[in-house]
Amino acid sequence: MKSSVHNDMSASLRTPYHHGDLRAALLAAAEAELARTGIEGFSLRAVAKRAGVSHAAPAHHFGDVKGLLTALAAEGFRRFLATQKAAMAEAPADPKSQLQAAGLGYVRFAAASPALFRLIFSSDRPDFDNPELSVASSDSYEMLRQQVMEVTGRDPATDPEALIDLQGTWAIAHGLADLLAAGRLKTLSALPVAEREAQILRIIGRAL
Amino acid sequence: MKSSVHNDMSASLRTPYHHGDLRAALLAAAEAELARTGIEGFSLRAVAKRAGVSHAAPAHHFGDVKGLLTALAAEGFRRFLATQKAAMAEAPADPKSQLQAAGLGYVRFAAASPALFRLIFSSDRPDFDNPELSVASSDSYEMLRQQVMEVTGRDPATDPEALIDLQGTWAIAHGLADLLAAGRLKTLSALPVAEREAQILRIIGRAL
DNA sequence: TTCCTTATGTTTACACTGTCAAGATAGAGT
DNA sequence: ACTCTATCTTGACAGTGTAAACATAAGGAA
Repeated sequence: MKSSVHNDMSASLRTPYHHGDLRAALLAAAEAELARTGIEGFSLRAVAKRAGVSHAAPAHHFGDVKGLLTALAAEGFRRFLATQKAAMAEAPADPKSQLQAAGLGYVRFAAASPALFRLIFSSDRPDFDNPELSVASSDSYEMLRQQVMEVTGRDPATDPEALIDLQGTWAIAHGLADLLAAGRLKTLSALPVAEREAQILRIIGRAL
Repeated sequence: MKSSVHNDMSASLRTPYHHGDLRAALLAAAEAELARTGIEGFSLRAVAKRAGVSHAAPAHHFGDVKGLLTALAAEGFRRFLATQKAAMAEAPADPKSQLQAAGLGYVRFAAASPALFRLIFSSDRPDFDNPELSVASSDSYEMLRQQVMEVTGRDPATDPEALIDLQGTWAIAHGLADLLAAGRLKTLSALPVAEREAQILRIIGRAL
């Protein structure tokens, strides 16, 4: 439930003492700062400055910087999953094509938002025991498990052979994604979009 | 102005003003600190303290923290390559087995030294334009290229099909390594060494 | 309304960080 | 013996995250 944002009678003149929806504004500012500086140059004070509030304001909404990055990581995971589903919607309906498309979405997300990708996969600053983040993370894994189950007809949770299938497809998609985010595949990232994605699909297809 | 109180009667007990081989000691201390705190908690002053020198001493050998991490990354890359070659020495001599063994070494290194692995592959703090680091990095890529060439009979540098082979094998090894370093494959990392490595080889084998 | 309680932001302070400049010390040549 | 240079320390500075005290506004109860 959203607290009714008072009214904006004099809001146009001066910046009001109370922001209205600072939590969302801070998350947006944090994402922008993350994209600008990367996870290793991330600064809480810079986020506050970008949002136009004092440097201590974020503490009331997120506790500390870990809390802010945890919330951002949860949002990142949800968007990560959405990107995969968007790619799946473009692909044929058969399980194998769907799994390949999910991999393409995986890589797309990493290429489009490398800093956010690193935050959710290669950083220990978020608190991955946090319920919201944990759920968002598990949702992604769960979709992968479902997809592998539909392709192989076995459940990776119980069948060791299917688990290897899962880890193999995960590894190749994640490897491509991480190497692209790190800028280590220049011969691939330099290609025009259509050719690049065709090549990504071919690489992913090898492991299936 | 301080009166110089040069008192060497306790010279044997006290640490000498000049270290002797501080550069190497700082690199060792940096690696230990990196393993302790991770790249995101890395502190230059903590490194200096661990080496028993003042906080400004590292500047004379590495310039700034980026210089220290660059030198450490170069050393990391050389050790990374050495780990791969050690794994290859245990394996059969045929090209395919050798390539698989190199992948196993790739993953072994990431599991044994996750922080160092992240420094060389998922950090932008080292200066990858630095000649020493650039050479160490290229050496690793070059061995991969050679191996793929021996397996496929084509040069990835000129043949697009072989390039896909290279990127596919790289991606699956790197994906496994990075996911293990991030602790996302607990069902795999929880296994005893022999079974774990057997499974890793099977996963890598899928992509060949 | 009026008063009180709570939530939301600001200010100030502190310990810690990386970097710089200036001084202290030792080793290496000449 | 003497200077020159590399090495190391000390002190200072701006920037960081966090905590405490304070200021302001919103919501509820009388």
